[in-house]
Amino acid sequence: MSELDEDQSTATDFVRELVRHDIEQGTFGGRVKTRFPPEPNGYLHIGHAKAITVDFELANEFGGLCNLRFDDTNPDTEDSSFVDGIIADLAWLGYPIDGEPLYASDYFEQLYQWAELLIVDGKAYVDDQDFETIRAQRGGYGKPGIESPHRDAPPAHSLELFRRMRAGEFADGSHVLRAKIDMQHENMQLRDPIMYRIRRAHHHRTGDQWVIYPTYDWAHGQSDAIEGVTHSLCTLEFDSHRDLYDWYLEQLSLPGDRPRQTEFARLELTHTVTSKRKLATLVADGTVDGWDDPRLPTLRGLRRRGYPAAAIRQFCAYIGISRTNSRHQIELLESFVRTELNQTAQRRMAVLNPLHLQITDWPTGDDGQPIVEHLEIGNNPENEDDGARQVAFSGELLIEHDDFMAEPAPKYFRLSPGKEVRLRGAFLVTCTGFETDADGNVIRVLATHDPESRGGSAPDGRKVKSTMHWVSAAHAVDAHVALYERLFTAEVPGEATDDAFDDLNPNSRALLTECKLEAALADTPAGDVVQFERLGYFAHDPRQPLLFHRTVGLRDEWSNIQKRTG
RNA sequence: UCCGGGGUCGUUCAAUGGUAGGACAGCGGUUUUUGGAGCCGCCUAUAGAGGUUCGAGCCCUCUCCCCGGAACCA
Repeated sequence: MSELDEDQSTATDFVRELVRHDIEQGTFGGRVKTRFPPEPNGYLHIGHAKAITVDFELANEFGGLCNLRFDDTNPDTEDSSFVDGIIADLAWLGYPIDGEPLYASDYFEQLYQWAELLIVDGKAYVDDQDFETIRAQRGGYGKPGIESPHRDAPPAHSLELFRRMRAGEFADGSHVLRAKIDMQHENMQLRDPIMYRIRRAHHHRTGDQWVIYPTYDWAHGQSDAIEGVTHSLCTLEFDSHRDLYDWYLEQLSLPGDRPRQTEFARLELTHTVTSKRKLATLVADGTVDGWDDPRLPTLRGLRRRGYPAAAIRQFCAYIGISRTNSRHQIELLESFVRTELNQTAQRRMAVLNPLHLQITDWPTGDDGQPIVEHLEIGNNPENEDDGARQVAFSGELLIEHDDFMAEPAPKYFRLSPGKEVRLRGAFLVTCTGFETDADGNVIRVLATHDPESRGGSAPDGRKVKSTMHWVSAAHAVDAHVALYERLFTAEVPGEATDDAFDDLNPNSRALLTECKLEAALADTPAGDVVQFERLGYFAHDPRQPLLFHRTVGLRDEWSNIQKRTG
């Protein structure tokens, strides 16, 4: 990595500056601790990747730690299957957790005790109004709020009710615990927010032990404090919650420095749906075939699509952190994927629209059949260490249909009568003629080869204008590529309606790959990517033996190829 | 309507009050044992109006635009 690259990847951003400043000032005793707090109600997607790299890399950079804490305060939507999935995806991304993850639910008892403290202090009260009433009383933007009739009930009364709430004496939704702050506050979050609600649902970890559950606001800052988090980083929509975050911590006056919340802009991408709710809907209604469907921007979907984790990390590091609402172009992410894949993906040959190419002067063996030669071809021109493979070559080949023109257009340098081209890694061949069917369509091209040019270069050093890919007709293996016309649908999240996915049938298109590809890829794990010469990057699908997913450039799925071949 | 946060090339991220820079995209060229690879070049920006200053993207005032906030979601 050059110095320039280093400078770019360590571009200063306001959060990093903040932490650096805190360390210099000795805030938190020079300590740094962050946390990544997913709710286990879905799988991680590309949007989370930014938060993950911010939280983990910042801690790394300043010698601190980042906790993985599941924010499991809402039993309605959460499930332990998501816990395992998130841990696995995190590890894949490059952030394996050390030991067991943490859970907000582990702090339920402590949170409860603290809530009693607030009640005793006259800073919280139990309200038994229905939730429409509570909402109406909150007022509105620029409009005053109305205080609950229970607001000034004696602490002892609220305390008794709160204990009965916990004991399960009241129906779901009948009572809540509210913080007593200011019903006229200009920040709506501080108009006596809800701290606890009654909800009889099975919690994925605490089971039926609790019938009351803390809300996000009551749980989050306190969990941070329990864990000794110093910098609690979250996205911009929590900006107005920061006052409440601070308020709770102030009331509890816990020892040590209080954690501090800092907000930054979430990652949004063009042509990508990152609403967890919408993703869950697509999975639930069968529009896609699971959270790892390669059409989804989930981490496991991208993985199956061939995105290297390193590319995602580099992308996140590059875009940095700001407070500007923005939407990055998917092309930028793809450029990081390409750069990574250029160095790591093995090259193979495959033909989409086969046309027979007969080498008329190819020798035959004793049995009268054309002999078969095995040519050694490098796996990656950019990386010698990737070695080489043996590819069968014989007298009957398949080439790309548009790699031949009976009457060449201007600047067309590939095969046409009389022209010599290179068959990649094989021989220089010269077109001597072609055959057509009754309709005049070219069905077979004839050529002679230069036996001296084995490997692709002639001893006399003569050059050819073009190099083409090929497969041996007798050795070609049938494969197919999945065609997802509209993988990335919505330009704007709000427009990501279900309609947008109408045409999502994974049609596939036949592909003839060079021999041995089948064997080479039969046991590859998800995410193994090859670059088919001229066709692009394809990830081998682990579930379907010879199915490939296009990795990048989906928007112009085939048009770029057309451009290059036309 | 009230509160808060934002506004720099097409997109995004930069720029101690001192030459507005990079990447992606686009366009053009050039190369190459296939490029969607490489290399070279081009293109385009400080929302507006005042003010302070020798000097303003940066500081002040006003205006405009965008985003978030009134879940017993996170």
